[in-house]
Amino acid sequence: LSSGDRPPTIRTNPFLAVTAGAEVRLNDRQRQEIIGISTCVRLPARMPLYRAQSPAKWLFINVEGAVKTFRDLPSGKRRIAAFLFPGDVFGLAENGRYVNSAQAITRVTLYRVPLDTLADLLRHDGELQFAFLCKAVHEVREAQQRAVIVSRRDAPGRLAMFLRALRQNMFGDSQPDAIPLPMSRSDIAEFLALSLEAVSRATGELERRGIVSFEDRHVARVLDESRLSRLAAAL
Amino acid sequence: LSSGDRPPTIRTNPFLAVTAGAEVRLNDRQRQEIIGISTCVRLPARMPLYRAQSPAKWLFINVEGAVKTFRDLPSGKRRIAAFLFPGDVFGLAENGRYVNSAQAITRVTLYRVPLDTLADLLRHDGELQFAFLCKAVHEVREAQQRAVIVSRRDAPGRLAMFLRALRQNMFGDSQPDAIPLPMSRSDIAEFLALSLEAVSRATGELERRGIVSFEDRHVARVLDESRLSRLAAAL
DNA sequence: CGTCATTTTGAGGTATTTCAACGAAGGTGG
DNA sequence: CCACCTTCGTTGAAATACCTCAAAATGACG
Repeated sequence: LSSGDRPPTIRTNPFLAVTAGAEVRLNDRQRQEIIGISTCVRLPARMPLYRAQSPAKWLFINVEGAVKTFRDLPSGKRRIAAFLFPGDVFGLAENGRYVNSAQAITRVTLYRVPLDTLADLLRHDGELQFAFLCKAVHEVREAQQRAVIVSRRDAPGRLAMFLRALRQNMFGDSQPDAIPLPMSRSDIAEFLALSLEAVSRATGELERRGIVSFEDRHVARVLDESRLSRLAAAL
Repeated sequence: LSSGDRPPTIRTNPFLAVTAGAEVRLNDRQRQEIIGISTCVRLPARMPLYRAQSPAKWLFINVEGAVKTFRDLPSGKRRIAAFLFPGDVFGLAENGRYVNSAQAITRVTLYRVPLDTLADLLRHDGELQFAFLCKAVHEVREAQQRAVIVSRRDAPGRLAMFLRALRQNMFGDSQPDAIPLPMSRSDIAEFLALSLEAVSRATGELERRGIVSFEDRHVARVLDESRLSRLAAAL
């Protein structure tokens, strides 16, 4: 493992109330433990990382770039389960097999952790495991939130909620106007369970109403925060 | 704590492959640890258990009956996040506050575990914590599966997936014809993000097509397994 | 600068939502 | 045990919003 690599971190809110900062982060020792059993890999955009149902040998920690996990449905449609950014963990498995497929969206830097080795480590290091437990609970909240988003009927509303959730995910409580959108419109459609055309019309609608401007197709600039939040809350 | 109570168990599939049985269960020592810090409570149907945003003091383990967790949306609509059956854990929190509200559906028996005490216990008992980690990962899968269900457009398909998921949840791989439905039609509607009328028409449709018969409103009997699974897979 | 993938725009079909009213079920008190 | 009331569930008809199919336009990349 090259020591010049950026160390792995895990972004998550705790489920317990804490007096100090709201984020749970790994300390130096825990990072060293992870690094000690991991491989740091750098991969180009679009690189497939694993396929659903294949043996789950590794857990991944994203340190740079964007990743998507998804499921191909019997009809040929595809549903994106999550977008993963730096500090996110992925490699969701059940009975030793991956539940989703995963693919790099941009160029990414990942820590690849052998799952069985990690499991042993976690059993012996309660503090480290607690960090992963917090992250898993965090993932439950995110998945539930996504279910709420997808349950909406109107495309502009779904898109509004998506943009806000994305910003919250990437920047926490500091909420800049410009939201990077590394994924394609098709990716957004597959995440929101809309057709590509519906996403396109929804972006156009938000732009026409002066709520968001999509300068670059990969950057959304929030022009009217209050109307955006009102639209997101209109569910 | 009365010693005659049924002990707490946690139903979950592991994320690692295991040679033995597919379920992760607490051993006797772990159950005793949990019991030692818990209160066993028996509550009548419809009893509210906690409200979203209120301080999260307890984690709950369901040992008998059915519970729902839900979120009330700004519009007045309600989305049910999950139905909880014996062996399920609930009390999802973020920064010390519950994310959802919870209410008993039937008469229930619960173990009520103080969250801070539990967190200390978990930090010191890696094996016990590992069981909870497995359960949390299990919850992530369930929430993702629900997002897939809700993302469908057609009501009969959503209902078909719901029935199959419910059976899988309650009975694992032994799949009896009769699926108990302790929740009301409104609950199903709020879970599937459909209108009550749409659920009613969907049940009628499944019944008319001879796929499922709803003898009692609280029991669904699968008449044609292959057509049910084909409908569920038609996404 | 040409080619290919991605995105946008247009028109019609179909499903659910909504609104309204009816019917059934369950619980409570006399 | 029955009447009443409230909640829950069913049915019907019109409106809305997305999906699908098709084609044009834009952007990315070699």
